[in-house]
Amino acid sequence: MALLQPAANFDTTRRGAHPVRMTRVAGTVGPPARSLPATLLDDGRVGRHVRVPKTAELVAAHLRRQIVRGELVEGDALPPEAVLMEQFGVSRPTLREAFRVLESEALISVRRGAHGGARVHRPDGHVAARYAGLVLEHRRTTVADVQHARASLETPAVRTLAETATPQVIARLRAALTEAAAAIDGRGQGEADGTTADPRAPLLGFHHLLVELAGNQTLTVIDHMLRHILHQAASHGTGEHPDAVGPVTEEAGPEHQDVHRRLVELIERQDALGAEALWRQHLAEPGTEPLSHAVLDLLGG
Amino acid sequence: MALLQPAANFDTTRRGAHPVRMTRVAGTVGPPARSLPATLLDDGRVGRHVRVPKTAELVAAHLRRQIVRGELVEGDALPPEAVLMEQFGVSRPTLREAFRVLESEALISVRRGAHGGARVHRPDGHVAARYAGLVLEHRRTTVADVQHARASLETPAVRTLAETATPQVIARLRAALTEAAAAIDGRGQGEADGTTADPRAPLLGFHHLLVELAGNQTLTVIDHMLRHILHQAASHGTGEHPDAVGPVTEEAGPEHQDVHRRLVELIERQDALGAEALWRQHLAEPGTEPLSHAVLDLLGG
DNA sequence: GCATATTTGTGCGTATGTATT
DNA sequence: TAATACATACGCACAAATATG
Repeated sequence: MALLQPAANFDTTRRGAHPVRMTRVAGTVGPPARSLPATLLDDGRVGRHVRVPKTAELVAAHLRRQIVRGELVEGDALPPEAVLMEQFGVSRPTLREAFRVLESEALISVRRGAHGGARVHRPDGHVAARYAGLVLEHRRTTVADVQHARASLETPAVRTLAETATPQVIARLRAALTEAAAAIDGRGQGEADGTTADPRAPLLGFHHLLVELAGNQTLTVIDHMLRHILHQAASHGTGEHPDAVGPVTEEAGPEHQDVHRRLVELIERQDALGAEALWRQHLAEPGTEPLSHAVLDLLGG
Repeated sequence: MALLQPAANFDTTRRGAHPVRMTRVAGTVGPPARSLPATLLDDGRVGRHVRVPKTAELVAAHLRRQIVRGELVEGDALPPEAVLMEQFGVSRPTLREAFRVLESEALISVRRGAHGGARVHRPDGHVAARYAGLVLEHRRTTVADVQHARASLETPAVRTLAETATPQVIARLRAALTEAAAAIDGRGQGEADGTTADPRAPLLGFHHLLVELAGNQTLTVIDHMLRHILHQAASHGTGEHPDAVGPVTEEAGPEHQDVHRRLVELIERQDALGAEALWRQHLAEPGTEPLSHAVLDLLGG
């Protein structure tokens, strides 16, 4: 939570009509105090003709940076509003504007009541997926388009996976296979992925696991975003049928299980070309390619 | 749902008598009027134990949906605060919280002064890129990781491009080549892409053009995001050198121009495998693969 | 330079929800 | 179960900064 050193230099030439504001309290007050490097929100540029940053935006940016840089970690509680007001030297409405912004970014969640207040959450791909989905929905993108994009992501991932396969990676893939096999036989147990609590997670997560094990963090995040968008579109757009999510996001038949098994074997044999070819064919199968040419419909049509 | 739905359309051109005013409580007497009546905020569901949507969040969601769905288009001016207050039945601080949220999402921009107010902007990939960058920075992702991801995106795009090449696509690729050639010989003129006003756009945009012409909107948006992240990281992280953006985001040498030319030829010949192989090799070249193993540093290190 | 319209920031008061006793 | 303290949610009114004409 740090000492939340606010902006000290505001050139805005505020007069003394009001008690001096924006004078940060330098003292470390919070219980768990973290060191915060002296930051300068405004580097003294004078040429800025437009783009006057709002005070709430500055406060939000300050807290956001602390969260992103790890100075504020998951579950950390921010000081009460009154303390933050004094530390930042802003009024309550301004502070609350910053809260709403950060809350919309899922970087904090504010609860009211005793022991309430703002708690920190680490940024996950869901928020990025939400805004990417906004753009896609605005462009009238179809669900099939998103699915095709996700398939395009998996192909290079499989290739890389086959090229850089380690015993640990093979072990995780095989574990996923056995988990999926156990889940398809009846009840399934949770997945180590931790992304969803769906008991069908082992079935749904194999594709994502491929991307994740490929080792590229950016592709992993992107795949997570696309997966989130597809899941949201399936459960929110095409008629509130959570049961219909399966064929839309992933396949779950035993014949697909066989393809998965063969893919792991090819990866284990370091057959990059073979693995890529198999997966490309698998993704192009009509059973996998869904019929949803509907326009993406997030955030409630 | 909620009671914030009757906000009609804020078309500034023709906004007659507002059909439905918010069911604001008329009791605005001395004591602060009851905030939003609990009549419609909660639709009677009993299951939701947590997740109480804030009023500002509802207002922001309402406006956001209008923007995303195209009911409010680029450049549209929202009514003044007073009008929106009455239409939504909320107070000014609440409305301003919603404004800050939408402003942080770049869906509106608020100017003050006469003829000021909030104007609508269509969602572009920059905001999504900003939040994706937040996640990546939080995960200590390196610039090379992002570049590798972008390269992974281009490979299937090139393949698809070769498979579905039309004369129009070939023409656009050739136009980009000639533009880049003209730009590399001295001064360059603008590009039809419209994404950037950089005179070096023809040089920088060839990779993005490949993805764009492949026809997948999702991949196009993602590539735009990654491009934005790399550009921001290059100009903001590695030492404020906008001139150094070139080699980091794209290559610009004449030898690369030759590769680009050969790629277009392969695409024209519908040689998908050859084009993909050439591009994969091109992307794996050490000159293209930069040395930036630095951790991503957006939003100011 | 002046007038006007509009957002911006602030202070304070009340209402409501939540955890603890 | 009921009372209580705490913390946020929301409202209103006023002063200041800003951009336009």
